Amino acid sequence: MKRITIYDVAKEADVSLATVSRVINDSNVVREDTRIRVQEAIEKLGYKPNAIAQGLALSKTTTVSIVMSEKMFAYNGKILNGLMDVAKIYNYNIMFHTTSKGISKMQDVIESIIKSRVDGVILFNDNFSLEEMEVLNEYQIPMVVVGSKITETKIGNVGNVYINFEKMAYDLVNKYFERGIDDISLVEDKLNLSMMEQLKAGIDRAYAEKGKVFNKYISYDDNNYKSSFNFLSDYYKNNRPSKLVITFRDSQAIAVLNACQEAGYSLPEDCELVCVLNNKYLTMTRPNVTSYNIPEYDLGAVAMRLLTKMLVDDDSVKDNKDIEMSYVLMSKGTTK
Amino acid sequence: MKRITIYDVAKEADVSLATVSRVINDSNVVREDTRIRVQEAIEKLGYKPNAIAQGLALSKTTTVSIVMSEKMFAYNGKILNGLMDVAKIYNYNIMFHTTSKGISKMQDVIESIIKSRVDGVILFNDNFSLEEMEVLNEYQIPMVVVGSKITETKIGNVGNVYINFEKMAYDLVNKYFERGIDDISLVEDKLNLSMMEQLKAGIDRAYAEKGKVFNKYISYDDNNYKSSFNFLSDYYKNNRPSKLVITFRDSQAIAVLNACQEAGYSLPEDCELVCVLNNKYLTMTRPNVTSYNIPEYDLGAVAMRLLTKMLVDDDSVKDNKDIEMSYVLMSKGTTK
DNA sequence: TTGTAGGCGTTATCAA
DNA sequence: TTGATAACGCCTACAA
Repeated sequence: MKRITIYDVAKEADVSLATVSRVINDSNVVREDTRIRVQEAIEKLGYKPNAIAQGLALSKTTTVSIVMSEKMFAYNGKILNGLMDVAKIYNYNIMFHTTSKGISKMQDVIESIIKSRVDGVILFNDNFSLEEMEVLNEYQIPMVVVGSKITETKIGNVGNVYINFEKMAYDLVNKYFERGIDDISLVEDKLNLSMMEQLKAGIDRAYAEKGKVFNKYISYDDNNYKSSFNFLSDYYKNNRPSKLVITFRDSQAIAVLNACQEAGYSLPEDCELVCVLNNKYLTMTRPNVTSYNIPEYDLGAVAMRLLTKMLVDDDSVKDNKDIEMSYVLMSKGTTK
Repeated sequence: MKRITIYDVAKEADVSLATVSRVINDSNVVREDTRIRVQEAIEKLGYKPNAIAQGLALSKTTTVSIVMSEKMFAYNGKILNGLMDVAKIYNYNIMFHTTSKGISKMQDVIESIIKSRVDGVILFNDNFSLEEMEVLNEYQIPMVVVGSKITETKIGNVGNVYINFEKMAYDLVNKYFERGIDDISLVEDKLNLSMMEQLKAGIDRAYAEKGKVFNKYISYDDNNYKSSFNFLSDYYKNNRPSKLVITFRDSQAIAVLNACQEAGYSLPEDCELVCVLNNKYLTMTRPNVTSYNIPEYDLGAVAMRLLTKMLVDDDSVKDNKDIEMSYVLMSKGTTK
């Protein structure tokens, strides 16, 4: 079965291909009865415009790339939902790229992005280097980084939709200072090192302002639940938990919870626990884990919206490509 | 900055564009010194072949579409990893489509898949109808369905990589029959209705063979953890739990666990619990929840591998497009 | 309002 | 071994 092209439709409707093109693209210069004739021909033949040919002709693919690390799938689901929904609304297709240690390096991904001639790119934090952004920039591909704040850069067409983790940590620590508590520890998450850095910076700043120094950054090898639990389980047999423990991901929070309880401490009496990233699993524990309500879906939605604006070169975003999203601390069972 | 084309490279290397095309595509008819000259020109200009133009010329995009429902994203992470890794190995790009109730219906997704001229499609179960597969088939787009077994169909180019949930349930129930236990209930998962159907079919068959009838299919509105827990919490206040409860997803298993314990029952003594889908959260509960070790990554990897074979029309898969994957029951704390 | 023709960047077929 | 040249399917001036 031969693939139907615009020529076939033109012949069927007895018009030129230009006219068919016009009705496809909703040009308003075409007379009503010929439009109908063309529409009928399209129906009859089951014609679908070839997006590839359109892309070539227009030098525009209406496609944007999303690149994220394989390991982060499970955690970025909501953000992705936001990205996808908004992309759909603006009729963009999505090319999806993942990076993983062995099989696909960021460098290859960039290569295929450039070849694909996508109109724009969404990057997740902790997944790329400045160098790679510069390459994309050389090829004039607009991009927006979603997640945390990127460090100052002179690269041109870059947007950033983020949570201010530095401030988040700073404020949280100060709240505990006010209650007279300064025995605080932060559990490292190796999957989100740039976020960790920002959290730590916020804590450091808060401590520094009180003339103190923060030194309970808990770091250990590997980073799944099991290794976290094993490490912490040991740890809390020899060290009593801090008055406040801050973790980034759910599995770490649950590891702290289980390890503490196993070591005979009870939450929140002996130890309060705050997890940065919120998800449903934190409501399945007992007690439920206090966490931040981060607008993940909106992070994605806003990022994609920003990108679409950048793609039409909307002047309204010219100097407004940094968007900080808000969040709310949700007190649950592991804090007083 | 003008985009570099094959012409620019040809001029720079002082050859014709045909020759450039040859070195790009590793044709072995080009003399070594001119190949080097061309390579240098490519380097110097930073030329990257335009995949869109290639797609047009070859009527082949080296791109496959993956379509899954937004809600299932979190659960299909591993499968997606498998899909992405293998796609990467065979140099396929991925177009990613999600379906959701409001914003993007399957019908629109199909439409954009056809327009995109992707070479093949991966479909997840419980996300499409036979009708939509027929449309893809009309446009001669090979597809493979991953997840559970699809019902018999005469549609041509369709592969299927699946878990045999019917058999899984049948075997499990029989195992309990052998222990003299026939008080079994199955908790419905509205997100995976076709899987539920198959599980139920397996249970029904086992019961029928014993001349009994299965009637503890627990169904309730909505399907997040909270609604599950609330429903079950009530339920177990008025009904004692079955000797064996089977759930599909983690959050339902945890809901059963928490609800039972809250109602004063203890697992596995009063009630055994088996969750079909395994994930890390089932090892964070106490006791850990018994579940099946399903080769999710392999499901994805095998599915994508099958699709790539179908795309080159490999005769080796002509009559071998149904692949059943195995699984293992992992006894943990909620079974004896 | 409609049609003609050139261009988008490659690949592939033929000649040379 | 290399170079013209015609597709690939569509869009868009420009002309009619």
